[in-house]
Amino acid sequence: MATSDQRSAAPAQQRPAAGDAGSGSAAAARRPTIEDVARLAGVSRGTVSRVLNGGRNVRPAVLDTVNAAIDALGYSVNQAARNLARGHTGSIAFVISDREERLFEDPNFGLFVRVFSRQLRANGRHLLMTTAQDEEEENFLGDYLTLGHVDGALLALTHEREPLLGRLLSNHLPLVVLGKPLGYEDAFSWVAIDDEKAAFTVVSYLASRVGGPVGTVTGPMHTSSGRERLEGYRRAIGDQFRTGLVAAGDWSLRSGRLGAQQLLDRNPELRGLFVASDLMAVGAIGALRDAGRRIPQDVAVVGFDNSAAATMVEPALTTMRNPIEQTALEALQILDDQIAGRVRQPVHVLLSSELVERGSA
Amino acid sequence: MATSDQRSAAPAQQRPAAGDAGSGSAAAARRPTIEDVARLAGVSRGTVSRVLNGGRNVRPAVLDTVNAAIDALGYSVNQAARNLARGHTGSIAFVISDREERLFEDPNFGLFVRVFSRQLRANGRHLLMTTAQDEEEENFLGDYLTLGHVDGALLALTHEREPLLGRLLSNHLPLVVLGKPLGYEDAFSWVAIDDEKAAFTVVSYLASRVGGPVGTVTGPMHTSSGRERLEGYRRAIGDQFRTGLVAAGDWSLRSGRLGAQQLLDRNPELRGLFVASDLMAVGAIGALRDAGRRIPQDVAVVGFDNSAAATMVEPALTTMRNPIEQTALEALQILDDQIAGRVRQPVHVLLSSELVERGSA
DNA sequence: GCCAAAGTTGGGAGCGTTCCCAACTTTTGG
DNA sequence: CCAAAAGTTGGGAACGCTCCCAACTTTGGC
Repeated sequence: MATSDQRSAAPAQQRPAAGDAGSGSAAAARRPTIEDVARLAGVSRGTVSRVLNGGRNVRPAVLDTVNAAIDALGYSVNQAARNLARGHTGSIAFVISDREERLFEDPNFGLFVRVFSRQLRANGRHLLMTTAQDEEEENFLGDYLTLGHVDGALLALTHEREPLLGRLLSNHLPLVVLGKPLGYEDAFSWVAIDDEKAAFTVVSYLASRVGGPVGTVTGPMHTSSGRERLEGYRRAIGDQFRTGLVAAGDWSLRSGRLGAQQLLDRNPELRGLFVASDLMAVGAIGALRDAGRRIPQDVAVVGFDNSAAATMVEPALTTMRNPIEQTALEALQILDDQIAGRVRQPVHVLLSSELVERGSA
Repeated sequence: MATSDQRSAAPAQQRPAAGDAGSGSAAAARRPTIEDVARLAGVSRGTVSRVLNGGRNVRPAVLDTVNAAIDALGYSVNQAARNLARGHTGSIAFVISDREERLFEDPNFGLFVRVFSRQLRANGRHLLMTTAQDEEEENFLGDYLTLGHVDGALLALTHEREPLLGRLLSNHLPLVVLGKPLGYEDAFSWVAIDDEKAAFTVVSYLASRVGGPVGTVTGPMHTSSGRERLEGYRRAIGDQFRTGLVAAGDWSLRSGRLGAQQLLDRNPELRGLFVASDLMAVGAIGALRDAGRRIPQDVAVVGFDNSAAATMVEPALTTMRNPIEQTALEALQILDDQIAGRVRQPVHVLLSSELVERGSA
């Protein structure tokens, strides 16, 4: 290993007060339990528990007393004990099966994480993130999820058809897939964006503002989004459609650049370009620039996803904003319904994206 | 809300076998407990527990019998019960305090998550990710961490000085900071990259290959990395240093572009450029191109971080690769030492980055 | 062979909750 | 004012594991 490291204990420094007399001191402050609270408040364990769980059927005066005791002691519930007693774990897995480490480049994931955390936190549950990037890890993960360490799972599908899905099928873990699980659409609940419709919307918009031919750089065809965005494009331009107007991309910036170059070679008269992701659109704009085109005067460009990249480029991208937050909320709702046993059949939700007009078209 | 949604229960479809007779069937397959295993194996609870925890002091024959019973029953330990009995939670928080949602654009985070998950998984623990993006959430998080829901925490510092740190100071939660906690360097354990040294390395390399002046686009000065990378640059170019060769950036692509433009205006004879992050370097390269410079012939450019962006650009960036994996491992090691009480003083580790030669310099 | 030491095993006592039932108290309606 | 109904409270019994001690078994040295 080429990296050297240097390790140092900090010089003995004064700690700012903090009445901690080291290890040998008396009465090691044991974490208070529900019994301690009960004793202090002069009520029973049961009553404290009721207060902890919503305070129903507790006299207001008693409620106040107990709450005061809780505050005084700095008591907080012991999750492990609660989980054991309740018979569930109180945590939800956010599973990210991602072979390509592409995951963290997608700004949407951040939002998903935030929304999930916030929602779960509201009822004292935890979000437990896990990733699996190879077959071995997927197996481990499959076992893990199957073995009931978790009450349910939210599965983020990044790209390809997921082998994990087949494994999970036979098992009864409450599960909601984010995005359409290609090949398993009927077997699982999922929440996805209506890519076809969104693409139709943005391409129609683009076509209406532009005189000549409108091309597209697609996403990969082995993804549901890639296919549907192409489908929406096709429907929007109708009989103008020619395969020469379609270049294949793979969501990467570079593939956007390449696709645009290709399209330009084949269609020097190109006037509009629908790029199936913002990141690719950034690449495409680079290529158009290199070819001397002005944007949007010579070629109008629209992207998709409203990602951070959209505003990093000049001119800022006109794109589609996906309802990430709503997706997260719906998914959690469905998951909770499943966990509670309120639904047994898979549920499917399709959400619409919105046009964001900026300077590129 | 402008998004419409459509919701549908799946058409009743055949499920592939899976001996699940719905809800009304007999003997709802209760999850097997340690007692079930003990009964089947003809041993006591205690023995099964020993097997579960390493199998020491168990006769080999018995060990096999018990393991067979475990497999036969598909038994897995109930984490909640184990945690309750052991008195700790078995989970580690990965706290991401990020006001700017920039987090998920940093590919390093993905690697951190993966390494942490893998390591913890090896001894049956969980990684519990949480984010806090505003003051309220930080308070909640502070409470959360303080209240002992977690055995320890790994804190990812994204950019600025963290108010959360002050809050955590008075509390005894095992905690390791990833990156240098500006203003709290002595109070917490941390693992960081030696930015100064790395910048010195890459700038020395750059200067050695180039005839004329070498400029830099910096990171923000309120971050430790921003300052130290500038410091390394300064030391490397020695008495060539002039403030006119320094442009301020903020890690964003756009600021890289702006910085390079500014530098070029002030130094038309610029021959080398050290950009303090790859993302900014991508922007800088765009600006250099716009100004008609060839890379690396006219101006040689180096970045920092070896992020995904580095290979997305033409020519691919020469940059510094940070030992993310090693950082994660060290941090976890220190955290475990703290949790086990093996160390009480803060520990600091500084790791070195490596030069990655590609085409841009 | 014998005895002490080492290795192995069983099972009681928690760990800190929730759940639930029985007992008690208050409210309500006539 | 009384009885029934509704509301409130206490505390026993889990939940499923680990820890630990006492009892039992095997090993090893002389």
